Amino acid sequence: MTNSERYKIEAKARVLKALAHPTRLFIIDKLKVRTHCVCELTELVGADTSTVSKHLSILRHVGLVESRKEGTMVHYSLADECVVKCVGCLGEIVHRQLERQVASLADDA
Amino acid sequence: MTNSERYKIEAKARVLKALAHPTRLFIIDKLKVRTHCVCELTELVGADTSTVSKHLSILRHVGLVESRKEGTMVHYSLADECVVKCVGCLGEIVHRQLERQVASLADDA
DNA sequence: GGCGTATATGGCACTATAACCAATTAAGGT
DNA sequence: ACCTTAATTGGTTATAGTGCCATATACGCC
Repeated sequence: MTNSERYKIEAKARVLKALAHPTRLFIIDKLKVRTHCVCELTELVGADTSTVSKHLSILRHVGLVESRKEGTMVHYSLADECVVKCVGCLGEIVHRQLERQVASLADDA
Repeated sequence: MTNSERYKIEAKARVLKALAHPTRLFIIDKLKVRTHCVCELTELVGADTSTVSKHLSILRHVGLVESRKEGTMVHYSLADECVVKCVGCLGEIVHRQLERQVASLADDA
């Protein structure tokens, strides 16, 4: 494996790690619709502001979301529409998982 | 958020978590081309057999890969072509990240 | 300047993940 | 039956992720 290949695979893993949390997926889901400020997201998520802020920071550091300060508020938005496609594929995978589970339950019966 | 929505988002996070490791991404990359047995993957990854076996187990548990036993060997293959699309989108995201980094370096200069 | 609201950060306790080694299981060859 | 090879599992230790609290910072308003 070349250094470039290794770098790319590690970069992909970093992005995936950032995505791989229910709260962060939920946030991405909300930002898909429109921009939200931290206080709105905090309300939607139902956790401490500091917790949500840290989740947003994680997403921002891998370049999945962008922030824009306006007064005392910070508005977050998706930085890359690609993530929508990515999560979409994920939805298909989970859907197929469910189908398999249902099928194996049927086998047992 | 309904229970079904919560379940789906958690299922997606589980799949992402399983993917979010350089070695596991590397394995997926190899399985994209063709089926491999554990010993081949161990050789390619360059880690302990037990380590690779555990990575494969993680991928199998979320239904990303399948295993087929043949003699003393176990052959692993991709269970869902969707993951190829998903990793592809990831590649685009990482590509754009790099572009942004290059651009910001140019700004500094 | 002082106050209140919106975010971000540091610290801490807790849990989860990862890698290796050692031990186990499984199958073939002899 | 015994040995070898392939793979999995359990144990241990080190490291990383998570969530809340407390604290700091930034901004607008008075």
